[in-house]
Amino acid sequence: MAWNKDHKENSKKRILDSAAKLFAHNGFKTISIDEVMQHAGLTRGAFYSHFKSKSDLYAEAILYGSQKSRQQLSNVFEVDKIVNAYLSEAHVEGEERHCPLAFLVSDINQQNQTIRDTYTTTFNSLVDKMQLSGLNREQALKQCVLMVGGVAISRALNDKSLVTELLASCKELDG
Amino acid sequence: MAWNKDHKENSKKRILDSAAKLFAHNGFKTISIDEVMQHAGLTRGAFYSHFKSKSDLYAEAILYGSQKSRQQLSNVFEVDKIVNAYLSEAHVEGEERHCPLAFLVSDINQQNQTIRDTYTTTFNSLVDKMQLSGLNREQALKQCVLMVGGVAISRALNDKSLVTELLASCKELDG
DNA sequence: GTCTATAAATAGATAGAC
DNA sequence: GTCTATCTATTTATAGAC
Repeated sequence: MAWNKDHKENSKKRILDSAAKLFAHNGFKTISIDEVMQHAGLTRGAFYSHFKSKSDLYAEAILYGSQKSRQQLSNVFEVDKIVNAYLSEAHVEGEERHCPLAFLVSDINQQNQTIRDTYTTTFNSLVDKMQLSGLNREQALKQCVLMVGGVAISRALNDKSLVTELLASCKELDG
Repeated sequence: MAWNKDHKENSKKRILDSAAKLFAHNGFKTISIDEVMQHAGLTRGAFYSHFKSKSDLYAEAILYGSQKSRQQLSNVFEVDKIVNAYLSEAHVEGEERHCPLAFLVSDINQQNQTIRDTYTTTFNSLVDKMQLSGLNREQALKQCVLMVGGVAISRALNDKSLVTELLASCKELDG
């Protein structure tokens, strides 16, 4: 009795684990249902016993991933510890930690070396421009992240007044 | 003589214009060659006279888009004017301005309402956590953009020492 | 250089056996 | 619930006419 239920729950959890990681790293379009199921150790056909569509899986995977990501910070309450945990090279690599907030905003990292080079060069140009305008190196880097990240995140948000507030905050470098 | 050359150059420019905008808004995988060509007023078959593959187009489109985006700021040298121009609602909408740096980092904005809701809620949770940890509203918003944007941008960058420097800068809220 | 037609591969979704 | 087989649609890329 319980075995069948546990078995199904276990399969669904494995699918969600795989999907959360694969989507976070590679995006919705890049990852196929087949890839998710293979990563979870199952086959295509079994998918539709758990989810009604790929979009359905995506929605559940984000929720699942963000809850899991939040749990990793649930016992941390100090600002600098949160910030340090989040802004770590390990998080950039994304093996054990892969917050959907930061990962579900990437297209470049899926591309080849040439394209990544172009992106890096372009980003450096913006940093240079900010330094030439009077900011020191650290200020320039931070302001570029506030600009690029601010616009990218705003585009993903659903709340217009939050976007307005967010953009305003990103304009103030001090404080 | 010159007509043929101009004609080809003109077509290629139209393709690049279309591609820069469509890729920036929707990502590499979402946009098909057919969509780019239709947007440029041409058909599929004509594509391969200008580019050898979709990836080739993508690389050129980023370069083209970033140069164009930089030109829009070429006469502006004051920090606050640059920041204001960049962090505008118009840039978030992305009609006339669409910096590849900020747009080529998006997956969520292509998804449906439910998924955007989930993303917004998740982002708000992170902001709340930062406020509960002692930051005021503006500081919390800014720090969240530095975290989420910092990790997302780092993943796109090709330069390891730049990533280290970038992450360190994003940890310092003041300055 | 641009067009139409088509080849070849990939992916979302369904059907039916176990 | 999970599997294999299959349908259908989309998409990258090529071939050949104009």
